[in-house]
Amino acid sequence: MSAKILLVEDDPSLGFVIKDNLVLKGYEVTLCADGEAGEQAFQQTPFDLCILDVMMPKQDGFSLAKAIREKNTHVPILFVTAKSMLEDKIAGFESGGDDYIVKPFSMEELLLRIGVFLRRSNHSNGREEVFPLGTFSFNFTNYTLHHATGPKTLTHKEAEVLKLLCENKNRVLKREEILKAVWGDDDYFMGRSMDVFISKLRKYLKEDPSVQIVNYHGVGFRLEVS
Amino acid sequence: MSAKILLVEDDPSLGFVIKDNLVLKGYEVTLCADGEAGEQAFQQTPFDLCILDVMMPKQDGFSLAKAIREKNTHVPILFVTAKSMLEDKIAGFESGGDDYIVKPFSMEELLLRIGVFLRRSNHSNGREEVFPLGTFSFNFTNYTLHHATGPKTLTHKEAEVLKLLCENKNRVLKREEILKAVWGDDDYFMGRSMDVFISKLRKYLKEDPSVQIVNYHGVGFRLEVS
DNA sequence: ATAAATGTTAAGGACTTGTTAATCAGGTAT
DNA sequence: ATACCTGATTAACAAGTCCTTAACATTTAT
Repeated sequence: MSAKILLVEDDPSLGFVIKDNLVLKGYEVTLCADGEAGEQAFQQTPFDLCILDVMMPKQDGFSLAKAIREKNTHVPILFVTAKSMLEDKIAGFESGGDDYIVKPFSMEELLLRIGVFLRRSNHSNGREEVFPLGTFSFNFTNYTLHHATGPKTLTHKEAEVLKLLCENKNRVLKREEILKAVWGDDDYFMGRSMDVFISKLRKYLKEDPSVQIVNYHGVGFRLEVS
Repeated sequence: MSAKILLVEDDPSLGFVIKDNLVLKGYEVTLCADGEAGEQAFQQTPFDLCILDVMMPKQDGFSLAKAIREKNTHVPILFVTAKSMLEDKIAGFESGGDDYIVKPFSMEELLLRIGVFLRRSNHSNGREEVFPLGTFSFNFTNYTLHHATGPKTLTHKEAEVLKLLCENKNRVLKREEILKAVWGDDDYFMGRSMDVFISKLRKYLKEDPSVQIVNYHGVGFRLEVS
């Protein structure tokens, strides 16, 4: 059972070199020449790892990473950056990417990182993210909220918001914090959208009154579990 | 609510540089020169994050990590390794949310990883701001005033004012000081508004006569706790 | 005694939040 | 292409919260 790797690299010669090497090591590799193609490929097949060049025409590695994250919060992403790009490293991390490798790199180094990554992700795939929540149990890995009355599958955003609340149980989360973490930005309409999501989550959680999402007027929300 | 970081680094100059930088960023840092000292420090205080040099005399970073894990399964550990160290080996040691950073690294890079880590680690060790207040206990972090007769949730402004008073317990705060700090400006009506808040706070605190907000005519207020 | 400062309560109104429904965007199936 | 889903956003309105302001009472300083 070889791992499937999505490789997005606009430089054809470099792309082929990498691909050949990886295939030689037994990985299944899909090579795309730009972000758009990469995004399409990702829609169609599930990959175990993505290797994205940061600087590409049409769509750069970061926006592609963002698009991928919409679909899949867990797949590890390895950014390939030019040597001088420290700010880009930062941006990469912020958008949820997992690691980066600096050009030029040796094949050996790349293989090592891939190995580390795949091992790690198998590891964490075996360990699902589950939050106990009163009489509920929230499995973030597959977006399900379990309860005696039956399970409910949440949408991507619902799950993101609930996860954030769970991670900060019994602490007030400022509106901006939630917006920054889940929406990536903070304006009036996003704020209203968030309110809609809070409303939905409350509805899902209403069976257990010991679980409450409490509003702190003008400040934010707090998930209270008594 | 700054995070506490345990830094174990045997090279004194590097240790100090890192520590200074972290302190500058608002972290509380304990620097130890070897594994033994690090282990001792960890016994005494709970830390939110550990940064361990792998290669150290007496006790290396891995054994120290093992000792730390005995005590605490969750605290994130960031290993500092030399470039030559095989990433395989590190990966093998990784448990849970650990990570590594390769020497030499930029401060920026380190700060970035720390940020990612602390955010990921639940904030569960995030310090809450709690003020003892006679038989009351005021938790500014969630705006609650606790008492034997039950908790009371304060509004944002009420909490701001009470916090300021607590921070200046048994000191006279000039009216302008409070207005400047909480309202950002000082005019007649804001002053009157403040008086309303003082009145409210007194009402909330009336169960314990040993806690008094005393007016100094023409000057300001003083929170007295006897 | 008078003016100024403070205490207290309550009403007004700006603003925030709750909730439902309509709309929009994008992917899928026909 | 077309209709159809699904999920996020926006709109619209209801409800709620909290700060301010007003009004009046009380205290303090001169």
